[in-house]
Amino acid sequence: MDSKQLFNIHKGKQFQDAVPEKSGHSIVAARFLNKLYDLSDVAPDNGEVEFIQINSPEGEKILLHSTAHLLANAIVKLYPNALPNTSNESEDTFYYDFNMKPVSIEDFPLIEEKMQELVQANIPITRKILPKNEIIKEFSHNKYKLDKINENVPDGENSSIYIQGNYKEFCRGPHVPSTGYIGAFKLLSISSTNYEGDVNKDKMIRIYGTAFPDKKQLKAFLLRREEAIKRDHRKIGQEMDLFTFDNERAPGMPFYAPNGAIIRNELINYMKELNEKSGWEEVWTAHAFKDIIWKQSGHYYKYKDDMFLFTLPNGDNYGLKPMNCPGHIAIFQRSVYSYRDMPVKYSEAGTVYRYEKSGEMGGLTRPRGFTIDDGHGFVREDQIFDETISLLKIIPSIFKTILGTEEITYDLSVMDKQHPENYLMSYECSSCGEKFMLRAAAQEYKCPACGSEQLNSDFSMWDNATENLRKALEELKLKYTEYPGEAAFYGPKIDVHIKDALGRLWQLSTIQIDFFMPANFDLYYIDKNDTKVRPVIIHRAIYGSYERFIAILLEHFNGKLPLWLTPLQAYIIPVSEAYNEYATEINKKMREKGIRSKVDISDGTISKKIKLIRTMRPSYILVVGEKELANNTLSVRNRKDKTREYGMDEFMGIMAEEIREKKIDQAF
RNA sequence: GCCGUCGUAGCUCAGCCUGGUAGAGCGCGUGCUUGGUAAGCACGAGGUCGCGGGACCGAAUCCCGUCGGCGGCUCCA
Repeated sequence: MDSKQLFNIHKGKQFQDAVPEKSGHSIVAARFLNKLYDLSDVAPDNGEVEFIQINSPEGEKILLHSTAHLLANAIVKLYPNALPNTSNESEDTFYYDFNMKPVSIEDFPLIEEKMQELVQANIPITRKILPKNEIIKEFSHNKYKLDKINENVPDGENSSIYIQGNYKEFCRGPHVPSTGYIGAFKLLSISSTNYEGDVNKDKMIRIYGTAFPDKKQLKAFLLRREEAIKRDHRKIGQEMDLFTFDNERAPGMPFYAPNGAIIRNELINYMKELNEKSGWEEVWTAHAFKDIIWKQSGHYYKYKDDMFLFTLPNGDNYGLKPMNCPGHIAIFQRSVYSYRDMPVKYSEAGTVYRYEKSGEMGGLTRPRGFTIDDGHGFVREDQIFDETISLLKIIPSIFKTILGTEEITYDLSVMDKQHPENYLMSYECSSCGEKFMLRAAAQEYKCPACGSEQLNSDFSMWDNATENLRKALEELKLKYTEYPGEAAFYGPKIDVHIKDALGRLWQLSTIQIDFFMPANFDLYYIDKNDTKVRPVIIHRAIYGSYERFIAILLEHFNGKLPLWLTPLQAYIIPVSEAYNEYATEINKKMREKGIRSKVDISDGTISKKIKLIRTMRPSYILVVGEKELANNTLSVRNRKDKTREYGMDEFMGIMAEEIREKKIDQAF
């Protein structure tokens, strides 16, 4: 059935009455005049109704939501002191937060059994409209629900509760008609959280689960999830001998083995090429600075607990750099610049160190030491737009070239104007006319010159920067979503997020406009009137960090990287000892040409050698024997397990082209 | 940091619930096989069962503490 098919319904009739016969459990809700309804609801007017199918995206959300309620119903029956808080649905999963003692996943079968009982009973899920005061009575035992009711229902008005047997829930719906609609579900994991995400508020436990119309879809989901876990970059990294972590001597700090260093260096070299083409100059900065620079930059006051700080025997206080910008600023400060010199753009593969908490660290996606392709452009305000345009052309080309991603979407994070005090911005004193910058949430709200508190906010710098970013995205017709409140305190920003194998979003590229550092470090250039003018800093990272980018690469390709990146480009196997010499000679020739190849002259069958080298994910496996020796050819096997015979020079030419063009797909 | 979960041979994992004997595959070593594309055959070595403490005649197994990995929360320049 076409889910967009419409059916006539008359005012006062239940939507259920208009459902086509023999729909079974495939229809779970109705959309009428752009609003979703339970099937048991009555139509408020004559018109056409669209039915929501359980397998549609909206149907899946409704199913997950109803299963979350089913879980809550089971929980309060099994653990009478548990207080449900709220639930949430994402793609394929839901969670529900409870105030209760933690349970073990060993208790999941018991909970699932109770849920299954409720499904088997096919309990109707009904909606009841009540006045606010009666809803409050219903939930008087649960302060979390009372909060939600008071937040969402104006005094004197009505709202809805849902009833599942004797379990009641404050909810707007819609829901599946009865528990029998829930074909298959499974509890996935548990963790702790706090009420309203605030660590100072009540502890909650969060139970995750999933639900599907039938067991087949549930099984497929669990399989996908299992396969995704196998594509973990840490697992691939171990198999390919790329990197390791030494948690005794340097927790959270990756160590690159030769193979991993190859990938990293290829990415660094590619970034250097791009920098040269787009006017970014390579620089290098120290790793440890006296704490005065961190105090001047503001990192010390905001991130002191997350920095590696230490004191020398002579009493000097130092910190390892958590960011590269102060170092680049120090380079900028070594000279005086004319407006004609702008923009001045520095880039560095700069390693930074952050004391991430133990639960926050995670492989290469979030280590304690990582290297950013960190660029800082010192620009005139009128140059923000062009520089942003330039960067927004580089970013997608990188994703297309390396990952083959045709289109990426951007997050534009802007100021929350309801709370300007959270941001560094300009003010003008009403009393003396002084202009200055201030972050009201962290500094005294007064004029630094005369002490007056009558200050006028000046949003123009923020508005100008935000508008430049927005215009740049629109000029290039890039897809973006705006996020009020997500800006950095010092300026608006554009981010690119990419999913890892588990579907988690990680920030890679970023472009950030910074008014704060130029002010803090008193940076300036000289304009045509011989006047000092404050520049703006554009922070930019294209990969984000090498570590995180490598992690995404490994999971994206399951380790089978494009030829230019792959550590083992060719693996040579002789069919018997008699051809060891020939194979060794081929290896020599290839290495002389810069191809990363190896020869396997160990004992063992061809089949065994091919099978075992798979975990290294070589691009090509070359088998040579009598035939190849006679014809000066190679028997080439690619990653799709196809084999083809090539002349030696011909194939080395093919590889050279594949490397030079940074091709993602193989030659055949 | 908080909740859950896990830690056993070089690697991947059984064994733990219900205490008594430490196992499998791969890898590694030796011998044989000398071969044509997803692991040839035989034999062998290899273990502080993360660490510390405890109840017990006795602990890989039960209890407590602790270190670390993973998932989630929190935080993210």
